[in-house]
Amino acid sequence: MKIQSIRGVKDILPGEIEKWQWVEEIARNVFSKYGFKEIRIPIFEKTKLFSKSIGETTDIVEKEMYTFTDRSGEQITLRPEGTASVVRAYIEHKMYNPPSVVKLYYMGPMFRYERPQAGRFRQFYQIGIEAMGTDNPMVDVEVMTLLMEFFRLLGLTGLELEINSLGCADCRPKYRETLKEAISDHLDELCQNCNHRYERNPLRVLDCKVERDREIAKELPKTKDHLCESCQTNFDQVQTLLDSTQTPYSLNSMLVRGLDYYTRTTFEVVSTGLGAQNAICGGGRYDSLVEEFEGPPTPCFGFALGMERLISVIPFGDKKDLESRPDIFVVGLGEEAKFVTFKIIHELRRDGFSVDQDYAGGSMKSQMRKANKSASRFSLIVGENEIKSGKYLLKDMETGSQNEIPATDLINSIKKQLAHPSSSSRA
RNA sequence: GCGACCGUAGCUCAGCCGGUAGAGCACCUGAUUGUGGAUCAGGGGGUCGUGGGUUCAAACCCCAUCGGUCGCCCCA
Repeated sequence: MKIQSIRGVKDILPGEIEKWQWVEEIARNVFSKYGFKEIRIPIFEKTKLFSKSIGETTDIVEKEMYTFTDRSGEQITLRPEGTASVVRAYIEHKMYNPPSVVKLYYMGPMFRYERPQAGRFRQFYQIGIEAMGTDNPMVDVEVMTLLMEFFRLLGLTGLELEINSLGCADCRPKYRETLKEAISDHLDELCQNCNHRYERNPLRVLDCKVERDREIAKELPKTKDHLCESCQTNFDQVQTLLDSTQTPYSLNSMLVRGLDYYTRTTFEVVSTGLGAQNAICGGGRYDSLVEEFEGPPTPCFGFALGMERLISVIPFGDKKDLESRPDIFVVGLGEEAKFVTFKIIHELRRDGFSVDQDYAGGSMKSQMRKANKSASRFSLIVGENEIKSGKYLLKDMETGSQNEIPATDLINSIKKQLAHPSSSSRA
């Protein structure tokens, strides 16, 4: 029986991982500029944390969580998203004290038991941000512009930012009832799914993709027309601030997020370059969640973006330089020379060079082939003759020229050679 | 959970109406003694996803199962 990985998960191998590291590095830089600090949260939590925050009737909680009982009988779940854990950590470590806005980011794997598909995996990676402790619309907009700046640095085009407001704990339930009432007149015309949604999550009807339902949805009451006064003011301010940064966006009154904790501003970034799973990033405000877990009233704003989807739309074509290459590939000819080069390699590395060799040894031709494949800038050739004469050969792999360098002053000589950037321009 | 298509060398794929497998790339070796990338010549490598069945005979037909891809649902 051949062993194989679990369905819907995958290994990220060298050649691919460089892209991830590059994206993560840029993320850290950008987030740091906006004052966000990293938090590492556990990969699993008590099941209740997720079921309560995400919502008992959501698809995630109802059928997508990896839940198990541990040896002590505790119900444990592999995290399907990050916000719940950050909220838990925020309360557990009393980060609300002293009062100030806490700005955190995380990156790592999430788990959802779904049918694998383009841009959808059972273990997938998210980068997320949470700004906790204020309902100032400046934070909403700052986070959205941070995101767009991040995408710009990655070289992305063809993105669309869509925003909506879902209202608060005050006006949202009222709107929900209004909506239900309006839908009830059309139940026999709407698709089967929407009939379920009517009971469980009526806002989702607005999001249906069935042509006929969309027509009906157009006529249904929209959140934006049923916001209470403070929510309306808040949403207006968000738009004014967005305008001031000249960030392009569009209003989408059909934009309803699938997690229960969202309030007020919600947004999504979709890419035209993806298939059915076209949302790269989703987020919004969640002003009541901290309180629901018995923390102090703490309005928050955050987002999560999917790494796999993000990476699949980044134009990496012109970024061939992501893979690292050694400075020097050392070629040793013969038993004695291999023993000598082993020590040389150790010293070169200690001096800061990245160095590799062909462990199998073999003919010079074969070792030079390896050197070539490694894409190293130089090869250092050490054979019987060189050991006798005390002069090694340093070959520039791009120009093909080589010269002798004294064994007694190896490190300094190599440093001099490598300092000349003239020969290091390889595309 | 549902539907469609697919699963042959490391990779991309060919294999007609069933007769026990091939190409390109990659890899290895060589083309005058210790020198890579180009060319040329050789070479290694597959229990045809797995398990059953039909048949004298199956990579090709049937069933099951696992996996992949694409959609539905949902979401990142």
